Amino acid sequence: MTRVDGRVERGNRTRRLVLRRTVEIASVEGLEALTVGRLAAELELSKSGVFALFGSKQELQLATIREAVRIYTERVLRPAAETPPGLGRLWRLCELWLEYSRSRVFPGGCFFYGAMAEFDARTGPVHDAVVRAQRDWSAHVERTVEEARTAGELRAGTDVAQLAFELVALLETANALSVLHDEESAYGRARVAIAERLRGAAAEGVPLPQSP
Amino acid sequence: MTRVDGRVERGNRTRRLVLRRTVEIASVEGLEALTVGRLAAELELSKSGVFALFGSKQELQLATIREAVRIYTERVLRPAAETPPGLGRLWRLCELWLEYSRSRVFPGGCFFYGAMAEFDARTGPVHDAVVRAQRDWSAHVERTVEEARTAGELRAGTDVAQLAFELVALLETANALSVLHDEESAYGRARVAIAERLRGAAAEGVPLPQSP
DNA sequence: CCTACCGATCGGTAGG
DNA sequence: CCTACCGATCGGTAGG
Repeated sequence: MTRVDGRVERGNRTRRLVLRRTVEIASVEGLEALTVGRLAAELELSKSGVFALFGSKQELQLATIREAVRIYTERVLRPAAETPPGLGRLWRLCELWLEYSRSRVFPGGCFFYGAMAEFDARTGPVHDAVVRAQRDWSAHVERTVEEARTAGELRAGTDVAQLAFELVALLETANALSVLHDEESAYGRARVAIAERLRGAAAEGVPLPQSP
Repeated sequence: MTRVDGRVERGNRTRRLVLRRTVEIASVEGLEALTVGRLAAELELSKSGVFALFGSKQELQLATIREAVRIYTERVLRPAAETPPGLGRLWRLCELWLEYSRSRVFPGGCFFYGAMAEFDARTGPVHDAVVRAQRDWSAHVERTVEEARTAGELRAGTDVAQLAFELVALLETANALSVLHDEESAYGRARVAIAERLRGAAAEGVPLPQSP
């Protein structure tokens, strides 16, 4: 059925090559800055060659978002899952996130911060994909908070969604200010605020795993 | 000296007309989406007419940022200055900010959220103008916190910059999530978190002016 | 010599 | 993946 002539494999390799570059460009200049002509020139391919791999500019943007989700999952969500559920995992998740932003896994900082701001007030499939990515991330944080509550490590009256909102706000803003002003002090502020907030929400006798 | 032939006045009026539209477009689609041809078409002017008013696309972007700063100052900073310095003014500043975002003074939400994300990782005069606007806003929040501390309404050991960072994070994220998901619950979360944070930082016996 | 525009067009590039 | 093109639009400027 499938002719093994190397063309499909070569296409997949080129596709990965293109996506490695598009997540970088999009994190710095936005998803609208992804143009087929520019990618072709930079990667020494033809415009129509790049175009054929994705079919449209919108598909290129959607594939770039999927690639960013993949990288983000591998760098933040997967390692945090190695820590047992509870306050320790929640704290680890926040630390991994700050390290993901600070180490510039994407050269323009958190990929989704830029994508959210770029497409938040528009409509269409790209907007929807960005909304889904943010919703999944918020839901993941809420689930991690809920695990800690179920494990008895948070006060009984803890508002899970409220705590998750505050953690996301501190993380996201650390990234935003750090990239904008090209300095790292915002990460320290976020870390201090998160530790303080978790300390306040922790049940009696539950210490934070690694206080800063 | 100045010939009163109405042409200068007409130019100023057209300039204000253009800027009223550019802050709207930029808040939804970004500062790069400002094109002379599009503005000319929408406002039924000639391209060269629009062009002559600003001299270059970059000047159009810079003028748009200045106009947004003017509107922001009028809507948020100026009304807050009517409340006497202290915790009351700080709380009022946060409330005015949330109302500025929620009422969509700019149709795409806070103008500077989008501009920051768009130009944070680039270089040049537009980047610099955005950095300056954010720095001015952070400095204003810090000054307002410092006033409250000086007035004896905050605990002596309060870290002014840390508190300002946390307030900015909660405000900014309320705007971001509200615009992205087109719903208002994030404003309530920010309000709850800010009230709680200010309650924790308040000196003994100092009540919050309007608890939610 | 100034301004605020006009219709037309410059060299290049966009998505397809 | 290629060359060869399209309709349109980009930022910017010409003379009047």
